[in-house]
Amino acid sequence: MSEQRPASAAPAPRVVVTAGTTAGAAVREAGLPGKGPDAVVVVRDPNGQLRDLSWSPEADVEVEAVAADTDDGRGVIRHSCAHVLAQAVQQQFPDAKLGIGPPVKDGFYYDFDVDKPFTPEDLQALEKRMKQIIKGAQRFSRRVVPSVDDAKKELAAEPYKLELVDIKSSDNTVDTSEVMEVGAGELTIYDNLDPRSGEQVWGDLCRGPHVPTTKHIPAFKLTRVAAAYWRGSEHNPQLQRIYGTAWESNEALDRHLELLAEAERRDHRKLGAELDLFSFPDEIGPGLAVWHPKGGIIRRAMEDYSRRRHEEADYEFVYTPHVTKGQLFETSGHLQWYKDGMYPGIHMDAEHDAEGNVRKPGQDYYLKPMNCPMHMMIFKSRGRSYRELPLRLFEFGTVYRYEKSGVVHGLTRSRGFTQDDSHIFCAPDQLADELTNLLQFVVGLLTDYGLTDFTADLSTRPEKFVGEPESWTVAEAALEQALKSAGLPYKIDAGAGAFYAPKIDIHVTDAIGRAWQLSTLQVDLQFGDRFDLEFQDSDGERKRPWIIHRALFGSIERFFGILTEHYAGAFPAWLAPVQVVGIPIADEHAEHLRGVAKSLRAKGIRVEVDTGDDRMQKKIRNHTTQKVPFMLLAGGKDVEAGAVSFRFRDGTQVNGVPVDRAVAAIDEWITRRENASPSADAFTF
RNA sequence: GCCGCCUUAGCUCAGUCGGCCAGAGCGUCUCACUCGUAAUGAGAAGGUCGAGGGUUCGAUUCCCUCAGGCGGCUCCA
Repeated sequence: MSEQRPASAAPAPRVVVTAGTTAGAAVREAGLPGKGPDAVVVVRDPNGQLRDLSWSPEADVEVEAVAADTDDGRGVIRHSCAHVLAQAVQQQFPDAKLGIGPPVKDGFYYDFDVDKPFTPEDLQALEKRMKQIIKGAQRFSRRVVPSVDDAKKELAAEPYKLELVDIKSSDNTVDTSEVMEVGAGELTIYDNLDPRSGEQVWGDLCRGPHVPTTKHIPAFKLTRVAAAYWRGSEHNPQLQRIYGTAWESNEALDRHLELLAEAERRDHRKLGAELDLFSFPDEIGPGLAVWHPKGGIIRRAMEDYSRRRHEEADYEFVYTPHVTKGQLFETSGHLQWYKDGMYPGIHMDAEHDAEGNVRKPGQDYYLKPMNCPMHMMIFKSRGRSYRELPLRLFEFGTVYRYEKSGVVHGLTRSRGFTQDDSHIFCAPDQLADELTNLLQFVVGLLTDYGLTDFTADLSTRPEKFVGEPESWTVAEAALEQALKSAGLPYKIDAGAGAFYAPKIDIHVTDAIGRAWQLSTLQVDLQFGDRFDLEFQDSDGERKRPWIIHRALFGSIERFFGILTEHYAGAFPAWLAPVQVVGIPIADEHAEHLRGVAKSLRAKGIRVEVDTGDDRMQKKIRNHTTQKVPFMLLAGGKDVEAGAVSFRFRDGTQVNGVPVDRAVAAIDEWITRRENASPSADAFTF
C-alpha cells in the first residue's frame, strides 16, 4: 500500500530553539500550526534525530518542524497510537505483558502476551477505550532512567521489556534500531500523565519521540489481530499482535481505508472467479491452479508476445522435463540447501527378491524447483565455442515448490508455477554489456504490458552463501554497473542475495501504488564449477562461462495476478479474453452483427455475438461486468446504414460508425497493443 | 510449520439458543416478451449445511480429528 502524498510539498519550516526553552515553544512562536492535519508534532535536530516538542536543548539550535501529514509525522502519530493501544489493553487485560509496538508502513502494531487471543469484539472494546484515552489528552512525558538496574526494577512485571533492556545493556552487537523500545545511549521511559493531576497513568520503555499529548492522534482504527513470534523467531513464544492504522486526519484515514477497499475489489483471487479465469480446486491441492479458457487466452496472449520479444532479442527456446533424478539437484546444490522447499522425492525402480531383500536399491526422483540444472545440461550436451556466446536459453519452465501451508496465496504465491526463465552463458568480458542490455530488455518488455514505474534492489552476499567472496565482489560490481548504465533508480539490499548468487530485483508500482517484486537477474557463481561447464576460447584455452539467471515476469502466474490487480480485471484490449461483443437490439439485427464479427475474426480478433434472449440493456450490463473492451450494438438504423454503434466499458458511446471503419479502428487499437481502456474520446471515425 | 478466524445451492450470504419438508438474491434451465446503450416477467431445477468420528432419543447446530480457505508470523533457491 502506498504512503499517501504529503499534503504540503513545501520544504519543512525551520525554527531556532533557544537554549533552555522547548522546541514546542519555538514552534508556537513561529506561528506554526499546533492542530489540524499539518500540526507540528515533533522536530528534527541538526543530526537528523527526531525530538519531542518538550525537548529543550542546552545550546541554541536550528531545527526542522515535522508536520503530522509527513511520513515522519505519521510515523510518530502511529507510534504514539501504539502506546495508547497498549495502555488500553493493559486496562482491559491487566495480565497482558507488553512486547514491542513500532510504527510500520501505513500503520502500527503492538505485541502482547495474553492467555487468550484477542477476539474481534475485544478490538471494538479496545478502540472504545483508546478513544477515551485520546480524549483525556494525556501528556507523553520522557524520562531518562538513571541505570539499567533502575530500569529493570521498574519493569520487573514486564518480562519482554526486561529482555530488551538486557540485550541493550549486555550486547551492543545486536541491532536494536528497529526496536522502538530502546534508543541509543540511554534508556528512556515515556510516561502518560493525566493532564490535570500530572499523575502517571501508564508508562512504557521507549526511545520516542511522541506527539505532545494523546489528543494529537487525530484518527485511528484497529485493523486486525494475528499471532507473531517474539523478536521474529519461530523458536520464541508467539505473542498476539494487534494491527492498527493512524493518520493526521479523518479524511486521510478514510482515504487509506478506501484504498484498502479498492485493493480488495481488485483482488485477483476474487476477479479470477468473477471473470472465470482460473481456480484452485481442492481436489488438486493447495497452490495448484487450473486455467479456465478465458484465463488461458490472456495467458497465451501474454506468453506469445513475450516469446516474440525474446526471439527478436536472440534467445533460443528450449524445453525440459518436470522431474529428474536427485543426483542432478545434488550437483546443483538444491538438495543440500533447499530440500525443505522441494516436494519430497519419488522413490523409483527399487527391486526386491522373494525374501524382501533389496536386489536393486532404486533412486529418488524430484519435481524440479528450478529450471537451471536442466539448462546446464543443454549447455553441456556438446563442446561449446566462444563463437556461440552469449548463448541465451529460454524456457517457460514450470516448477514446483513445496511452499509452507501458511504462505500459499492465490497466484502470487503458489506451489506450481511457470517461470519465464532464461540462462545466459557468456564469456567474462561479455558480462557487463550483457547485463546492461538485459536490464533494458526487462524494462522495455514490462513497459509493453502497461507497467511504467520501476525501481531496483541490488541484493548482495547473504550470511549463508557458497563460493569465494572475491567472485561475489566481482559479480556484485558488474550488477551495480549495469544498474548505473541503465539509469534505473536502485538501492542496495545487503545480505539479501540468493545463496549462490547476488541479484538485481526489479520492483514495479501498480495502478494503486503498491510495489511488487517482479523480475530477477542473478550472476551465478556456482554452476560453472558445479556442472564443470566449459567453452573453448579464441586462444584455444578451455574456460568457464559466466552464467546469468533471469526471469522477467518471475512467474507467469504471479505476473498474471499482478496485472489482473493493476488493471482491476479490465485487461487491455490486446489481452482481453473477449475483445468485442456484438449486441443486437432485437433478434433480427443479429445477422448483421454476425457479418461484422466475421470481418473481425478474419483479423484474428476475439469476438462474440450475444444472441441470448436477455434484453439489450441486460447484455450491456453483463458484458460491462465482464470488462469486455468493445461492445458493438446494432439496431434497425445501423443495419440500414451498414453501421454499428460502439459502447465502451466506461459507458461512453459512438453511434452509427460504418462497419469497415469500425473494424479497422478496433484492429488498429489491438494491433498496436494499446494498454489504455478504449473510450469514445479516443476514437475519431 | 505456528497462532486466530472461517467453510450452508454454481456465486454472495441468511438461518437453526440441538427437534416438523434448510431460506434469499444472483446465476442456470423452461416459457412468454423482440425491446436503442448497466438488471423484462412468470415458472422450474439445484443443498447427506467441507469430510470423518464422538456426545445425544435426535447433530447442519455441541465436542474432537482432518481437509480447504482467510489474516498474520516464520519462510521464500
